[in-house]
Amino acid sequence: MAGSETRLRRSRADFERNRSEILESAEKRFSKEGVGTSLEAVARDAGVGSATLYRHFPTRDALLAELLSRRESQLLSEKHRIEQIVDSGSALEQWMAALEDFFGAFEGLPGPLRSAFLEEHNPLAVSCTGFIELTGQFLGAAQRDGKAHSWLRARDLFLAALALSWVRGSSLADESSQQHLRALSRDGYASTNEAP
Amino acid sequence: MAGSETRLRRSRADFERNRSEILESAEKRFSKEGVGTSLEAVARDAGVGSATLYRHFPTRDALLAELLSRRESQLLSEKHRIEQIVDSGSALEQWMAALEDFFGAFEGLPGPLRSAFLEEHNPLAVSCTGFIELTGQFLGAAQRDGKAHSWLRARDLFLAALALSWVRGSSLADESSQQHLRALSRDGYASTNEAP
DNA sequence: ATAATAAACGGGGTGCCCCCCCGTTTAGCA
DNA sequence: TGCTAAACGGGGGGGCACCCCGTTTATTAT
Repeated sequence: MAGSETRLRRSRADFERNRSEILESAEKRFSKEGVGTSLEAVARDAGVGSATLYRHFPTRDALLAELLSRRESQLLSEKHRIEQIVDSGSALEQWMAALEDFFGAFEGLPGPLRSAFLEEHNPLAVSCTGFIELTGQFLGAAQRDGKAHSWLRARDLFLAALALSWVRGSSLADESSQQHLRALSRDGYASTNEAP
Repeated sequence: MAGSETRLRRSRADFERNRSEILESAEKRFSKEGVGTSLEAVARDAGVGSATLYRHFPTRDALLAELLSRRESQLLSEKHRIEQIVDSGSALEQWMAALEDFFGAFEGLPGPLRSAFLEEHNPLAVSCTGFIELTGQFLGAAQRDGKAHSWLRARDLFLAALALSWVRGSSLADESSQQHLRALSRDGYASTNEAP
């Protein structure tokens, strides 16, 4: 009587413990070997059976989403730093760089994020909308100051940052490529056409 | 004696026939299911054992490279069309669009191309250098006319086209995203800063 | 025409992985 | 301390990449 019928049994202690172990070993494996690493290896490292891993995280993307949300605080502290910048144009530029870095957390991360971008029920989709929302704040400020094209939408910049991070995977050996592509996304390849 | 010791036995007729069958079924499977499709299924469709497929094309990338070189004539005819355009700036723009389309030949193609970009011994690498060379012709012309930034290199634009094609995989449902990102790569996100 | 021979074939094996079933264990609660 | 639902995990099915090796076959020389 005291308490309704809906009162739930407290979740078992090993449930939370296993969940933590899984996330910890996943963090290591994904960092070292990329998002395509073997989930069975993650389970082995965590000391649980593979079925337990799938019970906690039914898909690879669900596991990724949880790992990302645990790293989100890093991105938010970057955000607070960048918000102090007075020039909204360079703030946007630095935010784009921060996003790009964040997407480099795990090798191959841009792929799942891109796929989740349109899938309604992908657990990573909520991460995407979060990133887009944050980008919108910097973009809006820059647009108000005439420092960014008015036709841009936050999702465009999100996809651009994703693409830049994706390209980075190939051009690590060549640091200048990365700089050039960042400049390209900021300024475009076309030089402004003056009347001749 | 007639003919040197190095005279080679003619290659067997079934060798060439199998090779063609493999390429034909690979073309179909890759077009329909993307570059990650099962190679065993390709072999089955071709009516050969999987070992035969691997004997002809030791890696997935080798198979892809051959498929691409068979499609290259399409790209070259696009090139000839674009070369007729007098304005080198819009020629470059159309070339970038043509490249991007070409990379959409198979779903997931940008990935292997990006990976091959730096790998010396990847059979796709020669395709990449070919694309870069072609891009260089249009970029050089545009730069001579002041229609493209002088700091750009052809490889930067190649990577940009690759990235745009990669992003397209997610934004098919939203045609405007693609247009925005093309515009972004042409003009950058920053609006030109006039002196206030 | 036929035998010799080297090239090419392909069934099947290994190892890895995803994903799930289901009998067993265990933590929480009365 | 016993009951019960929640959680576990070994193991199996299915699929794929990749390769081994006994068998077939097209070509060439006789």
